[in-house]
Amino acid sequence: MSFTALSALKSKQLTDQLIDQSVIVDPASAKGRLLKSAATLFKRQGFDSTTVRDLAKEMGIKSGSLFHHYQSKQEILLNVMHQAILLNQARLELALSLNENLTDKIHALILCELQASLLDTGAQMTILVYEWRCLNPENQQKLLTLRDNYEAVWFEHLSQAKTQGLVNIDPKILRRFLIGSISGTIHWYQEGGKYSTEKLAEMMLMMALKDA
Amino acid sequence: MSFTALSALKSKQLTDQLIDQSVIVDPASAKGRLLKSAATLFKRQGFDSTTVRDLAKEMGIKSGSLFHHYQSKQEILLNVMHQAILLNQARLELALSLNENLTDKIHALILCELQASLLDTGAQMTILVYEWRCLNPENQQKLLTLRDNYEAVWFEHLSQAKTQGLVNIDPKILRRFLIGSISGTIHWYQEGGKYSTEKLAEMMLMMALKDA
Amino acid sequence: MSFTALSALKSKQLTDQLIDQSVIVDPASAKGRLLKSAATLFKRQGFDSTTVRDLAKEMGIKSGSLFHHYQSKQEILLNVMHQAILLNQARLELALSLNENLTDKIHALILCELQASLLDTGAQMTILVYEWRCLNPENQQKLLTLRDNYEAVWFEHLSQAKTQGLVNIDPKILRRFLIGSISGTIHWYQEGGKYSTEKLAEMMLMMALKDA
Amino acid sequence: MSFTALSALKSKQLTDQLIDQSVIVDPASAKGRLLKSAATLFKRQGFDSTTVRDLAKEMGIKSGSLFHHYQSKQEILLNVMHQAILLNQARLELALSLNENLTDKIHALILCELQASLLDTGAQMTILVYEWRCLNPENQQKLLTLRDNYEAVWFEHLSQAKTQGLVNIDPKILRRFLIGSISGTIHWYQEGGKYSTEKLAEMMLMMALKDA
DNA sequence: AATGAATGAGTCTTCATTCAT
DNA sequence: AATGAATGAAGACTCATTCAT
Repeated sequence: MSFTALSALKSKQLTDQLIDQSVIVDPASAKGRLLKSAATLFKRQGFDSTTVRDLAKEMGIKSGSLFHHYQSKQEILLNVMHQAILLNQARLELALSLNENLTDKIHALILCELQASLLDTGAQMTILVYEWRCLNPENQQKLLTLRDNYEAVWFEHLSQAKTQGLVNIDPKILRRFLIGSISGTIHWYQEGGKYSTEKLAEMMLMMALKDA
Repeated sequence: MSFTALSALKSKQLTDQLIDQSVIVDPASAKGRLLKSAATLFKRQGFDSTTVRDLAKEMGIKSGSLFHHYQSKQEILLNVMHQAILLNQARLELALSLNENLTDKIHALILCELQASLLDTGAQMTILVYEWRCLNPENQQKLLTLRDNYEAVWFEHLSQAKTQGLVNIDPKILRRFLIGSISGTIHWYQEGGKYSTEKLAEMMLMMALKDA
Repeated sequence: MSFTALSALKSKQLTDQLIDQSVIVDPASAKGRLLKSAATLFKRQGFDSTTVRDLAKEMGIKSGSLFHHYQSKQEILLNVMHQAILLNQARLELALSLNENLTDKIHALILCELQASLLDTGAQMTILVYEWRCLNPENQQKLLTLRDNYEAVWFEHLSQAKTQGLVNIDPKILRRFLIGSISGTIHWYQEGGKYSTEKLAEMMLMMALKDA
Repeated sequence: MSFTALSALKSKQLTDQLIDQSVIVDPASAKGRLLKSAATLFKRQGFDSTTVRDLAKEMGIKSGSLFHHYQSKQEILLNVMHQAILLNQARLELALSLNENLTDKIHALILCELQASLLDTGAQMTILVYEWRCLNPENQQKLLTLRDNYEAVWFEHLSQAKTQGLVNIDPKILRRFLIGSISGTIHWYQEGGKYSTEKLAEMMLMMALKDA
């Protein structure tokens, strides 16, 4: 993947644009800051172990005040996940548009999701995996279409890779293995450690594709 | 992997032997049944969302009675994890002894852990991954040596594979990717679905090794 | 009771006159509309179950804004009750002035209070009965004189009826029975149902007086 | 009504018999005492204004312990009402069996319900009237059949009275007026005051029947 | 071993009220 | 006048744990 493509993902322009378009909640607003804090805490402690008092304290308000912004803790979770998908999908599309080669594109997919899991961006994709069962069925339904759209992008590219002989197993299963590998990183990844997210993405690409 | 090796893993002999040696708690005893029930519930609902009343009901006793067997819910979790490691390690060693070829051995490693995650054996390895943070630091320490022993086996084999050119990335990282892929299966694996645990293990082997 | 008397009770003239004299709050003003809404909600849901947000929503404003009109929810209750007594007393006096015969006068008393309980007039007398204990002692004291004046009118007429042999029990007790019967109607009266308020008043009169 | 009939209603035998038959909860048991306390508090303060802490304090336990006996405050209300109907219905049937004359029977009906409203018996019928809307729809449904049975007894007797010319208005409406009169007594009745429940019942009978 | 009752600290949530803008 | 954000005290309910029986 080119240096240009990599750095584009980090630019603030992207986020700003999404805010302008009201795709995501303005991270500077009270609601936005709450979502960011919640994402961080849910990732660190899990949804169940994060109390509304924790959330409130993180924002410097009292717990009752939270409910001025969201009707319930559950609604906060829903929004955290919603934002995560939206933000990551936007990053993904940008990344894809900046790469031509299929291998590079898959590399980009991996990197995007990895960073969305590990970096403190508010787009904590791991929450989607680990806290999914904390979402009530009604809310799960609401997110399912969005998740499906997102997964469709992965499937499309891994299928092409299969056709081209870059992949030798069922692409659906490969994707599931990769979800596990990626989300699992939060249990051991350390910022400033031996491997950067970029390096990890590269290694994961090597595992996923036959001759990467 | 040979048919003999596969079926040996399923034999009851192994478990019986471990009980005789008092390595693991007799699954027929009250304590043993509790551990099994707990493993099932912790896997299904998570540790935090499993109440001590849930555990008691599963055993057909009242919640207060649980504390005659274990001093706290935390202690139950500790023992569930402990048993999981012990049981799985024993299965692992048996599996390794039944295979000669390095590729077969790695295949066996994967299959063992996959089954320990997906099958209702009481050796629910996924709990180690997903509920690790529910273990208090003191108890984490107690299990760490055991986990290290277990991981050493994996590292040894993946390192050999690296040397032989079967693996092209850092074995430590590969192992972590595999932990993620394996434990992630609980989110989507369905018994009686398209792929069996054996088939999944095969596919994971193909992903992990260059020419498997 | 004559047709003239009946329809006079429904005329808007009466209310207008009271507003002009500043006896009651102008129902077109913000304060007046709030009182009307509050009366409706308190009757329907009870004082405790009506939130200040409910009241605000009914008026199309935000809850904080309510406190520009009244200092507290308690004060709103006080005023709702106050208005109810004033309005009903005025209607009562009019009704009495339009009837000569004692039986007709008692009929009028009953009809007035029944309509004040059942119709959506802002003079919800039932609130006086059912929400009285929600009024703090201080405010109860404030209304007591007013209530006593109002009750004096009833007592006077029922006493006369006793003297004339139309009533055969202690007039004070009869009045209390009637309060119960009248306020109880809100639990079952349905507008447009089998019996009109006029018909119900007639039946109640028959129960109260020996040969009505 | 005869003296025998009156005193039979007060005997403890009746209650004991019901307990033996498990028709009602034993008032000496924890559950029974809770129900009694709850009935008293709900009557005095209303359901909404009675906190679970109030209930617990009345029983000398901590609030959390309440939920060992009943799953929710709502369930307590349901049971209080249920007991009230059962107890009162039993008293009613006894009273009816002890009186021959129609007038006496109606007198007995009134007295029973009046005492069930005013005396501290655990059969607080007024709660049925005043707190009915606090019962959720599901629970309302559960009690409806029971209430209907109970009301059928009243209807039967008042209808007979109508046929005999003792009553000159629709018996259904008369019953509703009487419910109001009876339940309304809690707002003003004072034990040891001028009138006893027996005296009040007599007066109410005089109001209800033409020549009582 | 087992039970049932009790505990107490904790959970999310509600709501009347305040106040700067 | 009106708003939106915030407060804090209170609400019902949960749950691991204890303990007398």
